[in-house]
Amino acid sequence: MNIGEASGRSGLPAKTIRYYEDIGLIRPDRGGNGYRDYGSDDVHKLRFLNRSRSLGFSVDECRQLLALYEDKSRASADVKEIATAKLTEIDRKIRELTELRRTLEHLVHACHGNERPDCPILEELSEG
Amino acid sequence: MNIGEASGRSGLPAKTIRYYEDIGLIRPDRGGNGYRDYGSDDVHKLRFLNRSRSLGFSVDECRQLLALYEDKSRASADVKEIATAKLTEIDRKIRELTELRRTLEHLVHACHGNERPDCPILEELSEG
DNA sequence: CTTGACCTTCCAGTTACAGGAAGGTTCATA
DNA sequence: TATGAACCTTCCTGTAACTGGAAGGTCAAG
Repeated sequence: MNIGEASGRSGLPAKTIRYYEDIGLIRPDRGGNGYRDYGSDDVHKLRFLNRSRSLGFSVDECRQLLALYEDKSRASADVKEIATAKLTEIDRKIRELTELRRTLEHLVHACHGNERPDCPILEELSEG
Repeated sequence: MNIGEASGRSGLPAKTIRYYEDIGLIRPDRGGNGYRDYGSDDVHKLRFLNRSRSLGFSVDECRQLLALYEDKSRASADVKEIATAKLTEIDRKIRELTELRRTLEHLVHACHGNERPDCPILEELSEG
């Protein structure tokens, strides 16, 4: 498929997809006309990149995560080590998001009148 | 306190803290020597910024979130609307992180031998 | 009163894109 | 067959959110 369809299916702008190719994250085929040609596995990777980037992982971390699945020569112990480190980080992110969620919900419910209450919720916010 | 201590307490590099001042996110006092002087509420905000940035919110979104607590003149309905939108986004992030977590854990447990198995886990990864 | 660890501003570089120009390709329609 | 819209290409510039480093002022300890 062309880059437009890959964009539509992955949710990433075509610009970003080309950029990811520039920095070596994906390697689509090329048709005779010079157009990029993406397979469904490419789309899977792009969707994955879209998600993990939006969750605060750097492009380099995404590269590591992708490598967990792609680098056939990597020994299992390495994979486990990296994956385990990422798991710890993911758990932290989930915890922090949950706290942030709780705090925001508190605010939403606290504001029942027409005026914002003067509650010092920032403390709660930053206690993580 | 000086910027070094604020950095230590918030987890943000001093460079970043100065940058956040440049773009108007925080307004520390200045001592007679020209040094920035941070209070504990500043540290709270900085910790909050550190967290929400690492969770994939843009600086502008962080600004909105901070404004929910700072803008005393804002009507409650507005606060609710913004906060509710953020809640939806946070829920999505939590869902996606949970899926990513599950997939990574799967990989860790699947790799019991010395060689990485050739499992096409990418599909699972990108189904969110 | 100097030394080292702070702090300041300023300027340049990096990452991860986004916008837009200039031009080639494809495909439906006149 | 032609022409126009909607694709695609590369290239170059701009932006966001930092990061590093230079050049120099401040402060507390010995």
